Amino acid sequence: MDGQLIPAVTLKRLPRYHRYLRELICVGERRINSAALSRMMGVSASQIRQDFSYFGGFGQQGYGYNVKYVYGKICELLGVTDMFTAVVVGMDNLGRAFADDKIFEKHGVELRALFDASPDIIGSEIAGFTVLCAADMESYCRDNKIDIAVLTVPRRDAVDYVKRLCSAGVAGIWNFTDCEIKVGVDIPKTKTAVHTLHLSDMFLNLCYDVKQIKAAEKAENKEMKGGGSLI
Amino acid sequence: MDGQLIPAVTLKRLPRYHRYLRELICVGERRINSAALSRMMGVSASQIRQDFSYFGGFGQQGYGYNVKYVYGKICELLGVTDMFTAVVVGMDNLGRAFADDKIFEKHGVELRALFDASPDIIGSEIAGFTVLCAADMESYCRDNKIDIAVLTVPRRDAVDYVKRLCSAGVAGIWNFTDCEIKVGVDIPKTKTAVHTLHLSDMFLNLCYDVKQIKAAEKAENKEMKGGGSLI
DNA sequence: TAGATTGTTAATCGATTAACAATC
DNA sequence: TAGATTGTTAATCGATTAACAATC
Repeated sequence: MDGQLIPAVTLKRLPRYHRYLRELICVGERRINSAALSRMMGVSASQIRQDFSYFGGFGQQGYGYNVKYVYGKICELLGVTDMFTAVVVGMDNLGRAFADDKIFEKHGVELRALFDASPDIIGSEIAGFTVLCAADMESYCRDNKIDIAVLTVPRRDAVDYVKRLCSAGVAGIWNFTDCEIKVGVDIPKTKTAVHTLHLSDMFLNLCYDVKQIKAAEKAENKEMKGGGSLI
Repeated sequence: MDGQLIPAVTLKRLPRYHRYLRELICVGERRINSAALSRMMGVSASQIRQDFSYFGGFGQQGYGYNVKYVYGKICELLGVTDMFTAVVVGMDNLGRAFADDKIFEKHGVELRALFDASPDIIGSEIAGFTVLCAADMESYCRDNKIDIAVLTVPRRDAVDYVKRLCSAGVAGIWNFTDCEIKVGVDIPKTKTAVHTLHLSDMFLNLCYDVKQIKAAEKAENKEMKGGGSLI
């Protein structure tokens, strides 16, 4: 209902709040004010209060915020308390990394099955699961009401898999194929959220910074030498 | 020099332009105008012209942009032509995924070595490399002038490894440890770019969308039933 | 020259910060 | 009550879009 009153930038910041609040709980803090949280997180106190206020006033004037209460509210907003179900599709190294990882259980999501298309891998044991055949993915997801699919298949298969997962009623796809999926172009408009993590793009952003840093270093060295020759 | 005149948002978009321009080259397109690129990419033509103009006018009035020229310029800006060197540190599944991946060579970066701390893995062969001992990481990086390190070690070791990589003169660290590194807090101010990819945070952002979608579906179903009971 | 399309300026939109009245 | 700190409003800052003169 009120979903879209909350700015996207605020929603993007929720997981980070979630993380810091959990940390506070771990060290036994009961209360925190926006100024202290601001120092911890390196964002402005104003922004914290503004963000929190979108959710209807978590805090109390003169006191601050109750850590557990705010944490609980944010967990709720993020669906961490909803016990979503997930599958991993594509059992190469990246898929295996997810199968082994605690990322699902740490966030209240239950990993249910692993899929691969290769006969060599189907039937083998990974992280306590017997890998299932990718051809059965749709019926499995439908029958087991799977909410989330992590997609790590080869790029050329990405669109096909995304289409099939959408039609199987999966609500969210975490797409690691480095293939951009444009809803309404590559696939029809759908009630599935596709979050594409474009590792290549991120890598290039790092390369840009590396280039700047190396250029600055070079300039510094030249300056030193240039300074010397002026004597 | 002029580095910081270009807004960060524009820089973030460069890899995506890079990708689409490469695609145009692959299909043999010689020229493109902002309107056509706009349709392809799903961003406004205004934004494309604005972005490109920061780099000093790639285009030509009445003609558009020369695809190869603009692509070349963007490659240059991103350092794709600089032949940076890289290492991967941490040879669990995620590290192996990077060792096997073409992401480095595709962007003009040369993968030089793999490191791990486990005696079981040191000395073994992965993707044509003999895994080296993590204790030798600093001297190796210094001696071989390594520019970029991909870090996939366990979270608890993250800060230690980042510090060591910084002191070894690495210019960029791609941090997959899910441990936030705050420069000036966790590590001293440094001439190293640390890009942390917080997979947990991204996963929770997906969970939020999944929750919204499931809530919308539920509401829809209820409405249908509710409508029926009114008869 | 006429037509097309850029580069740039001005207008709009949205996000962040600053300030402070409300209130615990 | 006095002090502290929120929630909210107004001011600032930055990014996007629209418009158009410059120019190929």
